Amino acid sequence: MPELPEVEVVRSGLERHVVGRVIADVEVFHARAVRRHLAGAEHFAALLTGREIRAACRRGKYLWFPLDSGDVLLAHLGMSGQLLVLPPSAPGGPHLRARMRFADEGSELRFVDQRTFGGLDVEPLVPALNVPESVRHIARDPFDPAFDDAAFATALRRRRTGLKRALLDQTLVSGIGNIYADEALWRARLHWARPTATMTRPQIARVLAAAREVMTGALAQGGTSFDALYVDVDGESGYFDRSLEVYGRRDL
DNA sequence: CGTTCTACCTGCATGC
DNA sequence: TGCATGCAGGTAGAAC
Repeated sequence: MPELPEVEVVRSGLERHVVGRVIADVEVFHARAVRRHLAGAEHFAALLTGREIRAACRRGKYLWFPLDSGDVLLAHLGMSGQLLVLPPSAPGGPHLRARMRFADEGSELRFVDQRTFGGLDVEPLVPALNVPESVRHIARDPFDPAFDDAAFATALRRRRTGLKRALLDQTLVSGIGNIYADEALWRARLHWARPTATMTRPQIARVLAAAREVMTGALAQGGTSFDALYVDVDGESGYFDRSLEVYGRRDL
């Protein structure tokens, strides 16, 4: 499942492959893929057609691509979404949800999503915050230079919930999903149900460091993949699953 | 307000 | 074999 490292691999791949290109044509094959775009698929396509992609940005598991119109193309991969850059001649599988061709007639961008929890939309940036409307409520991730460790510790201790639940709460810290939460807890030797209010500052620092470590390791290896649901923009799976210590193991 | 629960969806694994 | 059921996961929005 795409968590921060996987999404970052996709972001950097798209930064290399689609930034600076002009969208010539957009096709939406499944309405659910643009359900966040309330004005509908045709409007979605109209806002993209003729626009140049200016950058590739990410916060947590959200991706967005600022356009020369001032809007952004927003993408969330959900559980099984992929953004693939492929030759126009490449065959499309049963889960192809949307496709964008470019004016240069080179490779095209495809959104493929088996379980349809992912989605795309076009929306404005919130001027003061410089993030899209849909990302307003998402906390900074642990690799964001502006992530505030001390403020995170304070906020975590104020919560009345279990540690793993808090790590998964994207409004507290973003980018961590089920897999990296389990790995971080294991490496920090902290129990998933530990009440956050009783966490000491050193323990919080430990679990945060563990999360950064495991995600840094995953990033270095191109992301985690278990079943080919996650692949980067060239269609290559990551190999980080060989390094996971606890996720998916019931015998611990 | 903070926290927890549920729907959303598909493919695979399991049970009968 | 075939069918039914259960599970997995991230998020938004409902419910508490």
